[in-house]
Amino acid sequence: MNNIPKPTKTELAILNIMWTISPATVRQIHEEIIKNGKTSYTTTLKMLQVMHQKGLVSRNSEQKAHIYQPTLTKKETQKQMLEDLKNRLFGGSISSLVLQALGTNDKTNQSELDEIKALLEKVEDK
Amino acid sequence: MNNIPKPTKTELAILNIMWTISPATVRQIHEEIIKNGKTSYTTTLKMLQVMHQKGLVSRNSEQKAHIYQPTLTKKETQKQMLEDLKNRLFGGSISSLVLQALGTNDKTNQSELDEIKALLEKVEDK
DNA sequence: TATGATATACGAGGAACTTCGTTAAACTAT
DNA sequence: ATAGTTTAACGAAGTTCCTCGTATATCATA
Repeated sequence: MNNIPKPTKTELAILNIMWTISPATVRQIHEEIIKNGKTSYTTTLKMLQVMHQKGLVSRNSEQKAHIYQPTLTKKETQKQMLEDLKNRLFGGSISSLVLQALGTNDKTNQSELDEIKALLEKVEDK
Repeated sequence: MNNIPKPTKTELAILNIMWTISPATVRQIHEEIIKNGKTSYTTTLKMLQVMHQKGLVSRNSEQKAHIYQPTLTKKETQKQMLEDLKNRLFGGSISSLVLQALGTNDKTNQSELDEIKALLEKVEDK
């Protein structure tokens, strides 16, 4: 199969780091990870090996220290996980999700609101 | 601790059913579950027992057949899980999440868009 | 070449999740 | 009362997830 699974909680934390510093070695990724909490180097290594096995990351093993990189962009993953949440908790309705998200929130700033409004216009034009 | 954990994938599927038919017995919930796929009655029972233990559902055991009910409303759970996704994948920014959600989507209908716009106005007034 | 440093690979263990079979209790109807 | 049905309780097994220790390979350098 060639389907990339949804990342788990820990995998997502690692992907978040990789989206900022990859391509990177295990060592580099691990240095970032231990900035918030202890983990063994081999734990990070194992996670990346499993993620590679699952297709979540690709790697270049020409050098001794392999170079890892996420398979999907952050945006693609956001899309995938929003889609998943939409289907599992919002009856497949994106607008229902958006309404809930906006209603929930108290401190969205004006420029962000403007962005949303602009995008709404664009969506409406179709 | 009195904190209700995030429901797992299977737990969420059960909650979705309960939000439509609860309060309900295990039997009633199980009848709904087996409409899409096989599961043993005792599996459903065990899931509900575990969910009760976690605080995800409450129950009334006065009768032989206990009556179960979700602890949180669907809306509260949606809020909680959006919050979680926001923090884990959107850097804590709701507007970033909303933008991604709207941008991703191709077939939001007009009345839904109107709802979103109305809510935007309301949010803006604060 | 030998020593130390750094890397990968691998497997084992514990925790959480899911499934189901077995047992016992409570209820129903003959 | 007894037999059959329905229910709850419980534990065990299989799976995935996460963590880490040990073994092994590669590289630099004294």
